[in-house]
Amino acid sequence: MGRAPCCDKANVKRGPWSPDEDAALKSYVETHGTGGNWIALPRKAGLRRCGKSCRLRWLNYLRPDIKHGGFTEEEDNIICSFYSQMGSRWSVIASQLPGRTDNDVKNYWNTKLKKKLMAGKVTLKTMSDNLSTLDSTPSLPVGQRAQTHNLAFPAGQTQSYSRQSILTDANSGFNKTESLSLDPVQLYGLAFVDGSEFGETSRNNHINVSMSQEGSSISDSSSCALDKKYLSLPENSEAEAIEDLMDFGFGFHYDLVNGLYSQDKAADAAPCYPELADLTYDDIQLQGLNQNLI
DNA sequence: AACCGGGCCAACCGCCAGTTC
DNA sequence: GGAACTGGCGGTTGGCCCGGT
Repeated sequence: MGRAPCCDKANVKRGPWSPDEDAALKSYVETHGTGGNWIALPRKAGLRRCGKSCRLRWLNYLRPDIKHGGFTEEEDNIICSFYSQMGSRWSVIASQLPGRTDNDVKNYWNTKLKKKLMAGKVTLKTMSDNLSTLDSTPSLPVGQRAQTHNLAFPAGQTQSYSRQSILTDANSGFNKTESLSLDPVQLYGLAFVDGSEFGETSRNNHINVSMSQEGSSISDSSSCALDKKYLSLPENSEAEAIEDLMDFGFGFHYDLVNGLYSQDKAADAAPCYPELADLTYDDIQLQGLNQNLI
């Protein structure tokens, strides 16, 4: 049996919210709360809207602590830093930016920040820079980060990272993690490459792609030696090479090195990067599993 | 003035995971 | 144990706005 729709689409209003609807929703939620049931809320509030739509409207626009307006440079840096570590986990990134929603961050990234980054107006922080930023930024003390992550990832949900392979050269970051009391998400972030790896790229003309264990076992894997697989890049500059890969839809190095590109994408890139055509997500997963078995 | 294209962003869609019964 | 249901998430879309021609 298929899943029942969350609402009767024929009888709900769609499209932009009117001021009256906003007022009705705001008034209801402020008076009664959500009652833990968004699906039933629109009926109780006298709205002809889908419950999901109400939830989204409240969370992204009507909530009193929402911050409207442009992003600051500090916010830019935080977004870039976290994106480089964990990719498009917009809810996690937004949780680091008080008053910002995942939708805001996602839109901002897709429309502006990515272009700023490519234009060199913003730089991806190295992991060590990131650590120092986080540890020195009053709004992001280590303890608070852990608290935020606990909210974002209740017990047991760390498994949601399991499909993402972790990239590391097995030397970067882990020493620091031992001195910090980190939750799995933080450890996950620390396991990723930092800018120095691109420095290495520019020196030996390789992107260093390491296969590692599943995210769910990160906490046990800090000392594991990780096999490496090298992808040769054409004889152009590092920036050009990365930009070319992005043109193929690979996204940032996070996406490339974590195997989060599809076989189709690899095939698209094959004329220029034949090595990529043979490297599928399944290959990477298999390689990672093999490493676990050794 | 009319048209066009790009930027921006609110809203929707579909999927997944957790919870309830 | 499994079906039904809900919340949450990331990706995508559609429409408005604005500047250029």
